[in-house]
Amino acid sequence: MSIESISSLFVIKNALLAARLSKKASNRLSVHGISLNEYIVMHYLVSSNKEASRIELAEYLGMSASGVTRMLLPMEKTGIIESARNLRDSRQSLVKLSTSGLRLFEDTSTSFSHIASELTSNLSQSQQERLVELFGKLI
Amino acid sequence: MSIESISSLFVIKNALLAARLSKKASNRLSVHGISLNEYIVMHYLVSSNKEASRIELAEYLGMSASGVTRMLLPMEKTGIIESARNLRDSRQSLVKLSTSGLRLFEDTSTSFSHIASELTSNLSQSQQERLVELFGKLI
DNA sequence: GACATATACTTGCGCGATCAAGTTTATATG
DNA sequence: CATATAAACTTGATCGCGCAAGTATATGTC
Repeated sequence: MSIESISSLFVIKNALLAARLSKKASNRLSVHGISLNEYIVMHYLVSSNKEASRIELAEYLGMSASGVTRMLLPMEKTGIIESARNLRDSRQSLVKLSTSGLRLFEDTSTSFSHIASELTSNLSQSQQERLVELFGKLI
Repeated sequence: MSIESISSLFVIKNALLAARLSKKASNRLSVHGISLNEYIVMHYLVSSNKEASRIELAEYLGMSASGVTRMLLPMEKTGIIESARNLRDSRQSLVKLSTSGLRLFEDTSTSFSHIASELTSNLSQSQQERLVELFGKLI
């Protein structure tokens, strides 16, 4: 066995953990008819409290622009989000949460925080805060 | 704005971080012709130093059994891994790294640890160790 | 003001992964 | 021992997402 770098181990464990947590969170969210990424988009729109461009969402989610386009399509069809033009830059198509989208988010949030606290029950509050803080240095 | 649970934030940030890191790591690994998950499988087989069943790999990777089947197929075709029967349980098809697979892993590892240390350069050694330790409590 | 380059998407194609269903082998129960 | 149930895969259909290429608009340069 060779010596292994801690950073390699970190990247691997982070990927494995995310795969597990995301899957379980997705399962819980599926009863509300939304995916984890859709939930994260709603969360972002609520938290930032502004309209977001598709590129902004793509960077935030760490996915491609085309992925965002395809993801938002059904969300707009079902009325969760609404699109608006940016008058300053007509290339952009801004996204905002509709009122029914906000209601859906609030309903879903309680489900989500339940599953999230189940999934992280092996960590103390302060350990979780520390993790989120360190994640911030990498994002 | 409502009060948000730290565990929700943790699950979201973890997913976002993994999306970013995985994508960058995948890009680097693609020059060796392998995906991140393939690298993780090789890493697992080397670290555990034993043959693994497909179910075991699926649980470790946090993916479905069918996903593992499909993922291993080309790896076996190109000779990275070999399959062996489990004599105690003939339902199982055990996976082990071939010698050329081991060589590929060693080559790839240096690439991987380089990109990993780039990606985590904002964290100290001990912070990374702490993170890996806390990840262990959740996996 | 014209032209080149960059940005913000959108669309076609392909890959990787999931789910549901099917097959084979193991295990538990009467 | 027979039957039922579970476990370990495999396969078909499908979906989400990325990449490459195309379009429309903005910006920078001569």
